[in-house]
Amino acid sequence: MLHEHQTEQHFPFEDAQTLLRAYPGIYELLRTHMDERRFQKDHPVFFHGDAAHSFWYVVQGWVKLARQTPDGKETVVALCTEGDLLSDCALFENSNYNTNANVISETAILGVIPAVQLRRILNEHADIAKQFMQLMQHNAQRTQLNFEHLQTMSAAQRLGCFIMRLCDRQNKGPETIYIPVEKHILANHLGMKAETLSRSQQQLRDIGVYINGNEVRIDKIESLLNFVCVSCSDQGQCTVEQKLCAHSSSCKMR
Amino acid sequence: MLHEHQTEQHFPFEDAQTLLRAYPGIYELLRTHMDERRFQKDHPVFFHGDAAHSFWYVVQGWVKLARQTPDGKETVVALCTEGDLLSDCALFENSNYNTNANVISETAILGVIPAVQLRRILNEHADIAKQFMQLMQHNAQRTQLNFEHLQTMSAAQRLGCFIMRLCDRQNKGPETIYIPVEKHILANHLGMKAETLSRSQQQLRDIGVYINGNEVRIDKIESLLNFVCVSCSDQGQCTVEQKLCAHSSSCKMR
DNA sequence: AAAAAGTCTTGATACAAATCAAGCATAGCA
DNA sequence: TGCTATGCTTGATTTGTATCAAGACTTTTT
Repeated sequence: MLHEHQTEQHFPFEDAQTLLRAYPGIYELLRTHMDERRFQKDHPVFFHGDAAHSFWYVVQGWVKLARQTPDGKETVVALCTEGDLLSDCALFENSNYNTNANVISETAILGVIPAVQLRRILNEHADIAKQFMQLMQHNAQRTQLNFEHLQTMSAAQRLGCFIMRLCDRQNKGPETIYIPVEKHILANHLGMKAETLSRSQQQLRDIGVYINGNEVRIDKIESLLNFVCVSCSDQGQCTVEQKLCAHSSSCKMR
Repeated sequence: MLHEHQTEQHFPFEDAQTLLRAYPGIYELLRTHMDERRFQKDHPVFFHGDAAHSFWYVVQGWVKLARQTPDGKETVVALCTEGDLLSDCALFENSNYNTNANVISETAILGVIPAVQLRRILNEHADIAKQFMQLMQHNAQRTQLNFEHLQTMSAAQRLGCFIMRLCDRQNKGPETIYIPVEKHILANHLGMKAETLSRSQQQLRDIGVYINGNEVRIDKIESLLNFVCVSCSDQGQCTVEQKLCAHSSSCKMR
């Protein structure tokens, strides 16, 4: 399934800290209370509608959160990896999971905490509860932005934005990075069909982004930034954009 | 601008309670601490990026929350009315408003609380903070669903879904209701152009929904439900769907 | 009361993405 | 080593929505 160069290394748990570093209380809570579980590809973690008895988050690997309509269409609401929380809803009594969750990397390691235990901790520690509120607010803004992108960006721009964020996650400047999920899943998440994703890749070639299978080589990060971020209302505030801009010596953006 | 029959009555403040009744702590907090302000149409309430010094919510009228991209496109993220909160972000220190907010009804009455005061209250009352968390979670789910709808529903289905929710807001069964905002704003919110909205109206005629200007007459609510909800992952759980189904004697949807 | 401006609708055309259908790799397996 | 299944890409065609342009109403202005 995955090429040799993409064989997944086991990331040490500390990597998740990179993503949760803005929320030390949550990080500490997860570190001390979680139970680690290993899953194989395609394993369902939980189902939309089930009672949310557990709070899940990703230690290593990739998980997709998706919803199904009665007429058989699927929407990939989020692609989650190290440090991402999968079930905010589990923070509340009598709630149900609001998506399906499935492992989509060869293997994944997930952290899990019984929801009742987590709720008890939150009741006792107002500071941690506050950090969760902020994190939820952050995720909500991300979803709002995805909505905007679907409405105002072209397919190629949305792909470009995803690659930028990937660049940031893999902590690289303009070098070779790898698309970690199958194309048809990524296509769905970006609101397009697999064929359109394929054609969008070719468009990105014109601005110095060469995608070959799962391999992505970026010649000029600035032209990617220019191509994508002019159509985003978060331009200037986007942390991904800022970091990549810092990497580049000749970034023309503000 | 608005026809005679749509002249806006002043809704007593209690109406907002209908929408906030699930969160009595928040309702009580708003009732006792807010300061009422009246605005005219097109008045900006706050701007995307400004420091979030105030917490706003709608007592009466309609407000649009929108974002602008550098290349000049606008996305209407939400259309808010009685009981809706406009600036969740104001709950956190050093935050900025993440959208523009503009009054879009002839007049609007907004409630406002200084952010510092609200934050102090939340620090002292964990129960109210928890209700805010739940409310934010609820709003996040709504945004996620909008994302799904944009991706999987046709223009006509999205309009149909909006009309259903409007039906619910105006607490009516299948009778005549009124579209309370301008068509081009509604079109943007539903991810389409004004012309497409106009053509979608005609499609809805085939299933017994007659839209004439701002007036909407619904012959058979069941066929609207059937037309819209088969393409929604929330089918069966959606509170709007459930209520309208209860109104109808012969609703075939479970 | 006429003119001007705004909103909504309708018609003709253009275009981006979906769909349908092959073809081409690569991986897994007999 | 070939066979088959799967994922990805490419090509031809269709479709839904955007765009461009005009016309029909309303409301506002003068």
